[in-house]
Amino acid sequence: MTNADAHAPDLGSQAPWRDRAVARSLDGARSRAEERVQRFLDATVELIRENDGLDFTVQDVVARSNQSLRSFYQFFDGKQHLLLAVYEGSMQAASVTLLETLASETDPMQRLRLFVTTLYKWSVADPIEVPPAPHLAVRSMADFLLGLLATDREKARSASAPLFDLLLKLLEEAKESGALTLANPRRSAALILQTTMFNAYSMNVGGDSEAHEASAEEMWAFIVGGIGGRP
Amino acid sequence: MTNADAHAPDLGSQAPWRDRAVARSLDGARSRAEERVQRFLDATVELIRENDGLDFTVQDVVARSNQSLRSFYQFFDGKQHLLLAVYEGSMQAASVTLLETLASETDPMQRLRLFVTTLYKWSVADPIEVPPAPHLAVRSMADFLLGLLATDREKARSASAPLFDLLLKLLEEAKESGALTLANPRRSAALILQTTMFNAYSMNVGGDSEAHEASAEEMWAFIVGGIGGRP
DNA sequence: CCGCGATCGGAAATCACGTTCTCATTGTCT
DNA sequence: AGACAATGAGAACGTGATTTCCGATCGCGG
Repeated sequence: MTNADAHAPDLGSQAPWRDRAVARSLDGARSRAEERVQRFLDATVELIRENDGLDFTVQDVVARSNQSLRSFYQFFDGKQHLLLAVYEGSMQAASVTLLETLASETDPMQRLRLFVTTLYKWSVADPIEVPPAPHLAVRSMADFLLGLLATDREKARSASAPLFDLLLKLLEEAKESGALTLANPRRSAALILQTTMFNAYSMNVGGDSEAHEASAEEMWAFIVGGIGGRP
Repeated sequence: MTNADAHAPDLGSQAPWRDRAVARSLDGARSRAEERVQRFLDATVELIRENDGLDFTVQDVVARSNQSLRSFYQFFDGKQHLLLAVYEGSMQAASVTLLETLASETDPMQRLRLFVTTLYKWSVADPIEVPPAPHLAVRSMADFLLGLLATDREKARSASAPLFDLLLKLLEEAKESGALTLANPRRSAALILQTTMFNAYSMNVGGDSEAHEASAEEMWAFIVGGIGGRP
């Protein structure tokens, strides 16, 4: 496998990663297998947090989870699959937490705003600063996501689906409430999601670093304007 | 160097890549050295176009330019430096070409619009479709840029400076003409640049692929709104 | 034209990973 | 207990980046 291919592996079927990985085990041993898969995932999340990035080897994951390389490749088709699994898990967890956070708001536009600013903060912050969740991998996985986007949009999409669907729901609520006029909610959702996550990743391709750390509010202001809301 | 480090190398001094690379040669041999460095760069651009990505090895570059590995490492600190050099060159070339393109417009807002839509197209298009320039690497280098952003914002910034400065100038023209009210032009420029380039890279973290290929005009509409212009 | 030191091409040697494979051990189920 | 699946340990492999080695060249003062 070439270095480039590392970003473009065959990630297998569309089925949720957990099923995919566990299905390899016989039925009776299923729970045991699930636990082992989970250990790999937990170890990976720990490593991502510690290094604040994907700078760890498969060996590290194996060692950290007290299992063997052999087992690793029995449950995952490779490092890319592991990362995809972690990413999917992060998106899933993020959407759940986000949904809870949103419960405190009733105004459609405010809910939308809360979604954007919260996601933005999660995407910018150091994992350590936002303890309450496994979705913290969001930021650290930006380049993994970009690679996935480049080689397999379909998977990138389905993995991000939880967040996308939530955002879409918020946009449609806002639209129905009359606060927003959207020609194509889905397209807007995609635009918002990517803009928020990638800009958060590093709001500074130009300019001096401190002065250009756009705050979550600024990001929101940019987005409301972009989708035709009132600034 | 680990695989991870490949994304986080020490890219050396801030001086322009050409000087950096050539400085290693003795003074009298300078022109000869410049020519050889250029051959490496040209070969790299060719390879990027052919593969539409960074899927080539240092060996490929060496072979293509009819030089030796030894020479390569004499002129560049590594593959990352080579890519940085190519990226810088692309941004430089892109800003020059863009400036020429802009000459056909006089209205500040239209010039801004032309900047965004053109950059967007360059960022989305297949290199082959847009023959007239070396800046075509823009899109193919998205993940390199992201990696650079992660490990060395300063370099990512200086490398993108040509485009950033041009955009900043356009924003300030628009502001002075009264077509726009910007609290912080620099921040807006950074936001626009990143939004345009990354969203172009793949406008579809959610939704079906065909329906979600946002056009350059849609991107522009989103951005004008975002910075408070009239949609 | 000669000879020396800076350079250079060619290719083997290193290294760090991801991925695969072998073999002996441990468990599980009956 | 016996048969077999699931493992752990770690060697083995393949690909690429980066280094190192060695003999061939090149440029130039004498």
